Amino acid sequence: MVRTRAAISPTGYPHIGTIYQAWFDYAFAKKNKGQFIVRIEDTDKDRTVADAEEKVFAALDWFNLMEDESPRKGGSYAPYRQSERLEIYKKYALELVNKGKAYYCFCSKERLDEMRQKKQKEGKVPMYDKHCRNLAKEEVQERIKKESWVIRLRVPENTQIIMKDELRKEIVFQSNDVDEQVLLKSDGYPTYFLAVVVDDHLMGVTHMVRGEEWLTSSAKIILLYDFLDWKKPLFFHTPIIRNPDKSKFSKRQGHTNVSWYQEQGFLPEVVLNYLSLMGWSHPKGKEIFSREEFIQLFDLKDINVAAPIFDLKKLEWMNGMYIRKSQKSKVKSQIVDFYKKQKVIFDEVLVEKTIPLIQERIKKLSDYLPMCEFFFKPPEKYEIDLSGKKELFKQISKDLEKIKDWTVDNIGNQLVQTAKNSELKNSEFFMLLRVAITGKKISPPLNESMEILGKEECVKRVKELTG
RNA sequence: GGUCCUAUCGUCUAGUGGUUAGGACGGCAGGUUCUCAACCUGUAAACAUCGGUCCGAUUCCGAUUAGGAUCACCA
Repeated sequence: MVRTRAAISPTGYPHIGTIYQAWFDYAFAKKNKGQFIVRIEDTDKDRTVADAEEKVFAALDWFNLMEDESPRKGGSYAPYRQSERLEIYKKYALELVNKGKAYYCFCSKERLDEMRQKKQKEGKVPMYDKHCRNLAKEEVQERIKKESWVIRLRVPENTQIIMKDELRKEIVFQSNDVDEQVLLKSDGYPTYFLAVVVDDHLMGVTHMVRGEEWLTSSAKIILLYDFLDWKKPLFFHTPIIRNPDKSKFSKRQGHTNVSWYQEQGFLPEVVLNYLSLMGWSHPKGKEIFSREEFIQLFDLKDINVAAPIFDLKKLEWMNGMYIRKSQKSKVKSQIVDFYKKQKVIFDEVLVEKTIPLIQERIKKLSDYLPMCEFFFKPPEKYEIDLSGKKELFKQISKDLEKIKDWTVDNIGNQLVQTAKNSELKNSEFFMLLRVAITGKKISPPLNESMEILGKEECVKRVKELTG
């Protein structure tokens, strides 16, 4: 039975990298008819943000990554929020102490800071100096009663720690390079390392999928599994998404907040499709595929570990592609819903009429309004100065009024006539009229737009410019 | 700086011990066209370097270089 989990720390807005991770976890679990768990890693009281958890789930819902077990859904391994599992971590921390695999440490923050600074100056790695490693049992018993303490991992000396990452060769760490990490903090909360190992084990996680940023610290994880005598899950360290300058994906250079993609009008299935291509490729080279197809084909083992750069241009292309290939009715409701969230309410019938004109012109849902605003209200300004063209517009309005049956063809035929008589080049003529009707030099096809606007409105807009 | 990871067009990638190294985005040039798109055609663009192994390496191994990650009582 495959069980994967997304370990999410509620410290801010939902991050696109979290979704990237979760997508692989989710897809792999589903492909194997297993379970996908969402666990909330809120072991840092200072950094935990009140509504972050809620937002994370809202983001997962937007992408339709429904978990099988989580704080909100429950499950047989509850609780799924680490802050509610403190007793469990403490139990194992003490077990480690009893086994001699961890020890109490009483060092103050000041001492540690000083010690680290000194080491830094000497050009050494600022690891813990093992000051409390070998205190006598009696002394420890005395001090834990009246002093503040933490529990640290006791790292064996002069050995190798080997991590088998399923996507790489064996990774060998020298134990002497591994810091004696704090496992249980003085406030009784565990640190990540203890919590993740305990939970993954207790929750039956079979495939530990996490970002490559964890790779360097994985010796601690290995040690913990060995000390606790637990069977290890399979480890997969997935590539980190990068900025164009190749640094870790950040809001400085990219858009890391899921809400940005929502606000721009990217479709969730497109974002997922795009993310699938970061480190994975379709066996037949397809780039556009459904989530079902991905789930069926995806295997964690096929992930390419070289860190990819996030290419917004390609995402935009893909989003446009999806919109073009969608049913018109679907595009309509997506647009209506998208703007409803921004409190912009459209006449749905009118929106529906405009879809054929803009479906292959918009890349994101947010492109709709700038392109189509003129359907809903007359232009407030014109991108070309039309003040010297009064005679022309007089003629046009006269000719438009002659049209009995207001259809694209009739409008087109009449305008070609009018253009001819005007002695302007076709392109010039239509550009002037386009700006008169839409206010802009770039617009959906003019005749079709005019048909939708209706005779009365078009004549009115042209007449505006004659006086 | 220590440790660890990585290395095919600008970007995402496919691929093989012998290939004209393929596709996609983006770019450029055309076509279509009342604008912009869309669509079609064409085009430029890559195996980091140096050593091995081998009849033969982009492919296997090593080193170098470059990039990245990480070094907390944060995750």
